[in-house]
Amino acid sequence: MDALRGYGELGLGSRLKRVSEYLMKETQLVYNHFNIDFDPYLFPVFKIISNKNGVTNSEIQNSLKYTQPAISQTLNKLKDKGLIVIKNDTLDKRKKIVSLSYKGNKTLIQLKPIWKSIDEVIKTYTLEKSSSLIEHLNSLENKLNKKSFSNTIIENVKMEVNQELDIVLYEDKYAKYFYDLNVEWLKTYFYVEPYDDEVLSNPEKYIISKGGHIFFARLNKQVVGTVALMPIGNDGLFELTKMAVSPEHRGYKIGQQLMQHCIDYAKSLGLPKLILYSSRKLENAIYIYRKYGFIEVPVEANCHYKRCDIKMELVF
Amino acid sequence: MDALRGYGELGLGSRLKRVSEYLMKETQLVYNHFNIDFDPYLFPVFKIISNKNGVTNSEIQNSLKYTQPAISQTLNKLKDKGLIVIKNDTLDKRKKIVSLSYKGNKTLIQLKPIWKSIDEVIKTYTLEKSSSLIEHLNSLENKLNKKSFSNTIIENVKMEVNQELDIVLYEDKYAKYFYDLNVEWLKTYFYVEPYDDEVLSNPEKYIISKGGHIFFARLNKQVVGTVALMPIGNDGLFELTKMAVSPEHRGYKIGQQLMQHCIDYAKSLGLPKLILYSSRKLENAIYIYRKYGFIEVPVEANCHYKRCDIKMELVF
DNA sequence: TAATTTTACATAAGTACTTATATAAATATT
DNA sequence: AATATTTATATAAGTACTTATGTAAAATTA
Repeated sequence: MDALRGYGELGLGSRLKRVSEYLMKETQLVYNHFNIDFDPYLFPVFKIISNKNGVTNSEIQNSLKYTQPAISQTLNKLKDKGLIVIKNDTLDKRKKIVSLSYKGNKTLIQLKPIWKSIDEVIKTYTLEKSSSLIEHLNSLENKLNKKSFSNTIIENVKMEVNQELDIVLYEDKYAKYFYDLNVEWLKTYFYVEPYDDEVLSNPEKYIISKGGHIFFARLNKQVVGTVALMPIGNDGLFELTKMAVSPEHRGYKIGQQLMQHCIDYAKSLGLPKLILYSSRKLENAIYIYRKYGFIEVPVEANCHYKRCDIKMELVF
Repeated sequence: MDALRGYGELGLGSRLKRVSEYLMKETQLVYNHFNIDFDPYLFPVFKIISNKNGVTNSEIQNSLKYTQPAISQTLNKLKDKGLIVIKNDTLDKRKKIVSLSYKGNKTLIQLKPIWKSIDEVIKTYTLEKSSSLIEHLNSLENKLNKKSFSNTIIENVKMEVNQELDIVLYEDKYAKYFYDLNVEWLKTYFYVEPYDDEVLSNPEKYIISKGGHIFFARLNKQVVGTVALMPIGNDGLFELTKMAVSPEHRGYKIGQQLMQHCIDYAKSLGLPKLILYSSRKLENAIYIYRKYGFIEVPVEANCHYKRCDIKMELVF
């Protein structure tokens, strides 16, 4: 079936290429999953730039042993993506000093947990005794065939993230995050209505003092997501609302963790049900709501928000 | 220095690619050295076609797990090089049956000793115990850095060829090869003068019966090269001439082996010296003559051949 | 000090793949 | 039998490198 494997040592070159291309393609899928605008082919150059701040084209070339045009082209791509800044050297006017941009540093932070997982997974796959290189490749390809590399990495990253994730209740110091996280996604998908700005700027007044609850998801103590349970009227009806996750941390199922936390919390309060308003535009969100048991119900005419065209409820 | 190596398991993908590309590039050099119009990227597809005679595009695709357009494009290249023939299937008109052409089979014969060497060398490099894939790659790259892969293979092939090469004296059954081998190179570099045709067609009359000697280099009993020692006048002067090696077997230093054999033979006969006529056009040949001790001397006006513009002699 | 060589980087074109798409023939479904 | 789907192959365009080549600045040599 697999002719290349049958060629043994003779086909080593083609074989190595195949494994390499598979790993590259799968790593691209991982970056895509976590919404990181990055590319596995950029990795070697990007990593060098992130290691020693301020390197030149030729220094990178010497470290990597690629050709010089390859480095130039990669630097162009990194520049196009806004990940690096290039300054002219004042002493030697031929040289150009490359370093990470602000966006580059932010991307690096996003990449690090993925790189850590890749390193770990490859190690568990390849740190084993074997009596030939081909035997090692066979073993590696067998493992990669069993379960796709991208899925393995994605799960591994999420697991690690979960271990470092906690969900905490509202405190004054988090008010800023509550506003920023919500405004960010409103700006992306709709626009900030006056009522939004009023509520988001005064969570204490509009939510907490009325008996509502706000939760924050923290990754390594850093706030990355939020959600609120807001009382509607005085008959114990609560709305699940103001859910937002920072763009850099989407793909880690942090939203789902917040959702589960709200449901558990509502149950512990003895609430009979939860309702929420959303927009059909947000297909992924609706999918998650259904997954957690929310069922579509008719939406009232006099809704707070123009963007809402769907109402759902979860009855306990 | 080598950043990629420093990245360990994380950089495995880029690492595999680098090793693969090095092996491919070096293998191309080997094919070039032996004047074989072939390409390492064609190898997987070409090998499948040579294994089972009559395959289709999609059969190759299934065996190799490349994409279908990759196979189509490779088949086009193989067709352009004249290495394969493509017939339409009579039963299923969508299918095209691919098999080796006459030239493809000839090329396969040339490729086989090289493939054998590649397999052997890679085996000696990689059949060793190690506790991780990266460790194996390090070990392989160390060996490849010490001595270029292409040179290792070229030497290995030549060594193997030498073991299967013998040099024999003229027999009637070889007369045809004497003519064919010489005419082939004459046609390539010059043209066949009437005197050439006369001598080459009658080696018995013009060389053997006059006390001359003709040698044949045989690879696995198959004639691949020839050379003659032809007496000039009656004072024991001999001319080294009619040297030719088949185009498929150039690059194996068969010419040099014939040369050494002639010199040894001349010495054993107690000859005082050897002379030869050549053309400055044949730079590689002149280089070899000098390497074996021949020194340039003035060329006479009344030479047998128009193409000769240099005379050399080796005094024992 | 002037001329030459080397160094640092950029750009153009080629290659061996990829993905996306098209077309014709065979097969399956209705 | 007509229609839809699948299969076999081809073609076009994109990508991540390569080799070949160009240009300006620095370093070396005359």
